[in-house]
Amino acid sequence: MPFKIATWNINSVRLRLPIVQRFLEEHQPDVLCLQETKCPDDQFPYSGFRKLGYGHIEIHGQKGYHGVATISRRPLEVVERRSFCGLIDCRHLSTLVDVDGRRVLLHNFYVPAGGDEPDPEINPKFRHKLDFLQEMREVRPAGEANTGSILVGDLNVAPLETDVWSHKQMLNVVSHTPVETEGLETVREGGGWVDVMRQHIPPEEKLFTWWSYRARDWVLSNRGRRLDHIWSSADLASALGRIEVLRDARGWDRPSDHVPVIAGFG
DNA sequence: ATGGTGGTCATACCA
Repeated sequence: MPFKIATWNINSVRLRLPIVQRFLEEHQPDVLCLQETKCPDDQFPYSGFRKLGYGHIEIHGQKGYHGVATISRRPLEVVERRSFCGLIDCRHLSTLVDVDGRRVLLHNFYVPAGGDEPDPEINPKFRHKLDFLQEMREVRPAGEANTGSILVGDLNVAPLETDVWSHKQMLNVVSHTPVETEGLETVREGGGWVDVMRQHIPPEEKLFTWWSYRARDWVLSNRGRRLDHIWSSADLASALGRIEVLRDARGWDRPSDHVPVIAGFG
């Protein structure tokens, strides 16, 4: 410690490489967890990260869809590339990083978006999302006393009323339906995970990490959602220094629809 | 109720 970790759904790592590099240069996290890399493993742009000092890169990617990557200045060890719901989708990667003698287990997640119709009976993508959240309950902080745990990623659920622009108007919209918000809270509470973004920023305050590409003017309408999350084990949560949601990145050149979230521990 | 934009990969599919 100190240890700085960031998470960002970048919606194509190859197309977005210039702004990811800009982010790394300006914010210098120890570890960056990416989601929606949309990149086969043999085409991952390793050198673009290595030349910035991020020489430790572990990936779990596939052609066209999904894909996660964990990019680090400190040595990393892969723990697991886990498949969920019996599918080959690349949506998870866990790694172990040594932070000045203390071990930190990092889970990098990309939870299914769930399609448009919030009814598992008629929408298989929503069924898949609910099943995925159910299976995620098995993911808990490491049991060892000398190992802290962090879970980050695009969880595609905005759990609190203030995590969406309008709770009332979003109640039947995928990402904020009760079955999803309760499902995600069960995962978090069951594991004893702490929502460190909300530990730092009071739940009364609106907080978004994603703004749709489809808005005419995302700043003016500000119809955002908090879909990206950083959770930690209780021991690490007590060492939380700061949280930053890099809203500015939504206005960068050829942006992702998600912005980076950074947590500093220790 | 509809379509709005942006990604992959070359056609629809996904977000």
